[in-house]
Amino acid sequence: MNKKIIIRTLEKIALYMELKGENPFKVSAFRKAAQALELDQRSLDEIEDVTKLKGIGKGTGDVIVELIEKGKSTVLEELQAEVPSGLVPLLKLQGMGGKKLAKLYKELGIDSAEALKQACLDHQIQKLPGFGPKSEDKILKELTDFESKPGRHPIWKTEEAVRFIEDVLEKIEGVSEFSVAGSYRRTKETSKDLDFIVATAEPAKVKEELLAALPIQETIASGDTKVSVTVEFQDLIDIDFRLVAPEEFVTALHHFTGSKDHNVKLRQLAKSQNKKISEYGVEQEDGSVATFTSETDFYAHFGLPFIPPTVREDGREFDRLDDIPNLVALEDIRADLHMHTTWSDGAHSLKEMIEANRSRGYEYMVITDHSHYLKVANGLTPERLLAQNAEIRELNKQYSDIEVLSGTEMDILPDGSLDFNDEVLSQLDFVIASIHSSFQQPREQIMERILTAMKNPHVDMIAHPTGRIVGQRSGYDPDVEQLLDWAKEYGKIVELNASPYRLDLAVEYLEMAQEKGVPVAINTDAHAVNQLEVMAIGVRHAQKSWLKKDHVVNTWPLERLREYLKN
DNA sequence: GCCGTTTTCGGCCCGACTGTTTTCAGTCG
Repeated sequence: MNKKIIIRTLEKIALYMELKGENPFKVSAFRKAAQALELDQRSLDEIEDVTKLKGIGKGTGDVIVELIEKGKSTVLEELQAEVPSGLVPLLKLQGMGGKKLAKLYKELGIDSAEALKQACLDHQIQKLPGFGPKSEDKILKELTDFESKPGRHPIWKTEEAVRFIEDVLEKIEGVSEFSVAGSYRRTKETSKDLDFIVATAEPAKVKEELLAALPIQETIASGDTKVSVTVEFQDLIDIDFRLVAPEEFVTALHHFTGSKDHNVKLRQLAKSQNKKISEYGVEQEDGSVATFTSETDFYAHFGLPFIPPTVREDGREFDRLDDIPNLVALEDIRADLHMHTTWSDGAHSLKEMIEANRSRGYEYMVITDHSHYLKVANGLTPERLLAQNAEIRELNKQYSDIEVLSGTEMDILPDGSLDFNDEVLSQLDFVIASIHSSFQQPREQIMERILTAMKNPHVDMIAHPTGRIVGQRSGYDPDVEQLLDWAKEYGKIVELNASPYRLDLAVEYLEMAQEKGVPVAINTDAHAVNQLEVMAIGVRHAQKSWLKKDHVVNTWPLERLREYLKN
């Protein structure tokens, strides 16, 4: 029995229990059991007694054992006999929970989206106690939105909205401080909605100006301190604003940054210290409420070091506090190893790119334009590459504060060959190999191509190793574990491509790379000078993967990297 | 259902908002 199937079954049981109107704590016990299993790194065979795990007791333990031994769960089967499966997807409707759906099923026999819609149209819902005409309208609207609204927004889409809103808030008088919070602040790949914390002594005025400045499609909720709206950018996106008093800013920011699991853990810790955390402050034993001027102070109040938003996820961060000071940070970055110029498909010249890197304070950089196979990107022929190489060597003489290295982003062709021969490659300082074509090939063929690049002694790094676009395409589906094993064997670097479109490798694979001892480079793949800024996103993505500074090659001094590349 | 250096019962993070009520349940994050 697969561990993932067990985790999903426990979660499924929780869903059905919710629809049965079970005690919410019982429901969450099943979710916690699923999470306990998921967070344990061991395989099922390696766990001797599941009930030894915190969060798994007799009830959930029995379910797990039955699943392992018989491949089924009596508990789930009984629930499924009682609760129609058509209700499960309805839990996703905004404003609909287990209790309401249970009532609708019990009173009106509603067991599917169609039945729910019909009951609304027949005005059956408003007859029930606890429901009214507004409930009916809302459900109908939700049922329609359900199909059209995108579920989660990739980070490259939310970025635009965040910038826009930041500009708006910047201009509103009476706003003393503001920040984006939520999963965006934690640098998740995708976000369900955006959260902003706004500190102000004049909430009514600020709220009014804020709402007037946004392209609002719909107002979901509008209270004194909380405003939820659907805003029209590229897509429709839900945004929550919290208007708080200036002294509450830090605790509110922390609260709405989450994650939920992180907050629960911290609140439990606070409780053990006879303190109570809310978004307004920390209530002390004597009833007074402490507020803070920084999150660092806030954490220190509980005897904790500052925990960066990027690692506030499943609660395990509290067990890894000692690793936090070693996590890679933006100021550790000494170089960018992947960027393009007007020689191929970049927007800026060699000189402009060099100046932009200098002004970021980098100690070295690598120019890596595309190779000739990539005709749409005006890829360089061997002749042009060598000409560029010469120009870079010449330009480099002009700078004493930055070392400009000559490289390439060379295509791994569909037939598995490389776009430049060894003689050309041997003249470069840094060689990137990457796949830009024939993504649909079977995995074996993709892996063959990757292996060719791995075996070539001139290749130093594999760029965007899976070819994914966050929230849009999954890439060419390589066997990443195998890829990392090869990288280890052949001494290659794997890239963390910092472009918010890519963030490739993903978190789970970066964790795997670090475990296997495969070094990582965080690169922007910039095609214009302003794109060098995405290094910050890449570094946060790296933190999320718990990458330590020393594991990231572009935090190394150039001499150390050169030494490494020789091997 | 799970948990326990105040334990085997009584908590389980905490508060806002909505729509229904006429003081609160349900949902959400």
